[in-house]
Amino acid sequence: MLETKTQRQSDRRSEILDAAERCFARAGFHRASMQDICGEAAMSPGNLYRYFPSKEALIAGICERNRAEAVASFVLVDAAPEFFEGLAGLARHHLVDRTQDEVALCSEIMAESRRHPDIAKLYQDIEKDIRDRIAGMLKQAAGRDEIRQDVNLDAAASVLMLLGDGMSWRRSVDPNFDPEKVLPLILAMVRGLLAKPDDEAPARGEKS
Amino acid sequence: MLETKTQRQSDRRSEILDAAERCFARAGFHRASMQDICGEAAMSPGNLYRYFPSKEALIAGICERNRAEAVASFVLVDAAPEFFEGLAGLARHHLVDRTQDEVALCSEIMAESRRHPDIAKLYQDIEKDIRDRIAGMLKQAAGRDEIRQDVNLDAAASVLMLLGDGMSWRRSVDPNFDPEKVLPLILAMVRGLLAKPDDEAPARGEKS
DNA sequence: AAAATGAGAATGAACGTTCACTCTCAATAA
DNA sequence: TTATTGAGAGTGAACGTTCATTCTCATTTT
Repeated sequence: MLETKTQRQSDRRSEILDAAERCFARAGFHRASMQDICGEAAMSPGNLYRYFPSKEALIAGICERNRAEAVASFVLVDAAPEFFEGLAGLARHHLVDRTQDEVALCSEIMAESRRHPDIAKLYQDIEKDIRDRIAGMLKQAAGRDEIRQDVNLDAAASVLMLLGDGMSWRRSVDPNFDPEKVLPLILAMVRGLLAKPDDEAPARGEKS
Repeated sequence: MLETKTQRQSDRRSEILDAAERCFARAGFHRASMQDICGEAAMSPGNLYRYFPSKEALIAGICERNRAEAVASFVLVDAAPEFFEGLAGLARHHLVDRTQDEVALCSEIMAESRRHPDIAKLYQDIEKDIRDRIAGMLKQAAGRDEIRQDVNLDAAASVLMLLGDGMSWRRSVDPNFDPEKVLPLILAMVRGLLAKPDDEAPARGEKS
């Protein structure tokens, strides 16, 4: 009985966040008014404010959800039998499968974090989380001897994050951008950077 | 006499744009108020509006300036004796030498173009300009037989732009990001993608 | 004197947020 | 069963503030 109540509240919060996501992706954080969000959520302002104390809290809530989802997606890597396969799966999941709205929202959060200190802290927490995952992934691959030993793992992590950001931005800014077309090139480049010299070419045979 | 007058006007406009740039880089387009800009430009609102008809016109003016500067920077490539050297110079100019504020402003324009249709058109003009330059640069290099012939130049241009955007974003979002550290990796990756198989290693001798 | 340049108060719209209130409905009292 | 109560979900007009923009008037230049 108690549980159903808090469950209902949680559902309602989630619905509101969905509506806010749609508005923010469409218009950006600043141009999306609370009235817009109320309209999208089919709810009056007064009532919405019973669930979230401020507009900023909505943004924070969305960040939190995105973070959880992003971190969860790393199982793709852990589950893959080989490093580069896992990386390709992760890249596809983040950069091709995501809807335009999801990518746009990410861009919005990045842009917003540049000025709003609270959002900045939140976003940098997410970044740190993701960077740690990537670092762990690289370390594991190095331990398994799947990538070269002489590469600076920290710089490599930066490169991977940079590639992700770059593709996200291209998607949200350039209407003609086709992730399917460039992703293979990107992956080939990364392979060139990280793969051990002898199996740099996408070898069919796995033994040598 | 007439010329000095229009010259004075033009100077004044430029000063105002400088002030606006500082404000926008600091607070973003939306949070920087016209009052802020007036303060930074040491000028009253009424007077400022004699030089620019709207806030949007300020943004457009800044875009225009950035575009001119970006396009001009491509002489670095044309002047370089060899393709990869030119590319490295360009990358350094855009991604290392630029101040934090300039990079932040670029991010701001990108984010803004996602929603403001007029800015979007302006920005996509800039993008097209830059993409054309990059495409031309690649074509020339291919003609000179400095890069592999079998690479899709269009996709390669996308990759280069994506790398630029990615580095810009990393700079403006991650305070610990050091362009000096990753740029060599990036350039090595690009070399791996574009260089002809036999001189992929950064050969010292230029003849073979 | 006429025109250009400048200042800064005024304006009105839009925004995030609040507040006084109503509606719904399950639990209790009659 | 029917009437009463009470809590919390929900409403939407109103508030104070902020903002881009305009208006009026003073000063300087030609």
